[in-house]
Amino acid sequence: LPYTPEHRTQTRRRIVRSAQRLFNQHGFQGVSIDQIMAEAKLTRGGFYRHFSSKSDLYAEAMDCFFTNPECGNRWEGVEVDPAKGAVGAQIVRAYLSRQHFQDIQDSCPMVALPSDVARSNDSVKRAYETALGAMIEHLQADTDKTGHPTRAEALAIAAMCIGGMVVARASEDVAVADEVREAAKAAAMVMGGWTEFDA
Amino acid sequence: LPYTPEHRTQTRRRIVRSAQRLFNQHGFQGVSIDQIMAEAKLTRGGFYRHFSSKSDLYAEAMDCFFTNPECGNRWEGVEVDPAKGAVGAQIVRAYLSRQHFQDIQDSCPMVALPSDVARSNDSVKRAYETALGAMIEHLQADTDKTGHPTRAEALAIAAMCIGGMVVARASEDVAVADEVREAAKAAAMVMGGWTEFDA
DNA sequence: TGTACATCAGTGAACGCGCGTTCACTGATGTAC
DNA sequence: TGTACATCAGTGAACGCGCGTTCACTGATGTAC
Repeated sequence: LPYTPEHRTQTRRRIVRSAQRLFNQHGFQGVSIDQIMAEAKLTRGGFYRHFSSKSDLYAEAMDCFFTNPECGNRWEGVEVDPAKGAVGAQIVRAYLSRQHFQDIQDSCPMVALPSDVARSNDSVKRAYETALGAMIEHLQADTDKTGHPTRAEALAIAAMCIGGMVVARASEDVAVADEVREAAKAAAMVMGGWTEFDA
Repeated sequence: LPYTPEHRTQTRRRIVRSAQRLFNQHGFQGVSIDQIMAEAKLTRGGFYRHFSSKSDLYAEAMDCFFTNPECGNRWEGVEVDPAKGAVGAQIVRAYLSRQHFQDIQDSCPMVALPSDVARSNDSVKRAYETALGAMIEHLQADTDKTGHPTRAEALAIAAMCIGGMVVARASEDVAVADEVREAAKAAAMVMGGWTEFDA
């Protein structure tokens, strides 16, 4: 073998990470393979040694975000501290935070690419669904005795988090965006039964 | 004048309607001017007699959906009957209905194009914000004494409606999509204080 | 009423450009001797 | 230890195609006489 298998894996990972950032910012159709490869410090031609097509990479970039920790499992980014209350409450706060609003590059793709995914093929939609499943699971998990949303409640909380952020990002006025985020956050907290932990 | 002013207006409207349907289905970047003009029974070249650019049409298509009744004010499509309860409750039901889920062409663009809008210029975002404002207003309006959500509550209900639909459309499994819609609908009804009107 | 005209909505060929994908190649690397 | 080799990750030119936009034109229409 000319190169170590690790070399190949790392290059592939670098392409996926580059794609995640660029897709988040400009959407599937707004990003070229040239751009993705350039951000990964590579050139056009090498792409097809790692992926069979642009759509193929799209599905992997979406899937990778939550399920493959090697590509950076983003939920781990939310440091969960049992002392700070329920896991779900912390996720809601982080999800609807100003930081997540601003950080589009490393944003959750569920919020950065929903209408793109709706138009994509089944493997991309399946990846979206998996990501949603992971979020639901985290929302239902709990480190103490308070706030155990049912599956239906968790789905509604997820819809509120994603919807609130999606609407905030599509608004022109930052004041309106903030208003939407705060309203969604407050409502999600009530729905999860997490109101006893600060406002 | 060679043609009546109405002729010009009607052609322009036909282009906008065609654009609304196609943008809803394939997004801004997924639709060509050729396609838009063909669906409007016209040819490529005539486009620039009505619009200065594709982006220009995009902003108008978005704006037109709610504010310009000539282009088909979609909220009027939800026949509001005071006998059936609060206006807001009827809007929530219609918004999260299976019909709205399936009818992508004539869908609300807030749900069909949110991530596209987030990447667009300010005039498109302003149109989105206007549409949101119209929805909030309708949600707060009430034909009888029950269910008067505050502005914050109305914003949260709108986020829930949009988020629920966006997530449903991005899911691969229709059963999951239905589950999300129903969960979002139930939660929005509780938030609006409309639970006394059927489940 | 009929005709010549000016207007401009709509046509379709053409433009330059960037894209996804292919392909012949180069050269860095681990292995065999 | 040193060298020849086979492998294949990565390169960059090339391809065909579709796009947004431009432009010289055509021809349907309302108006003036």
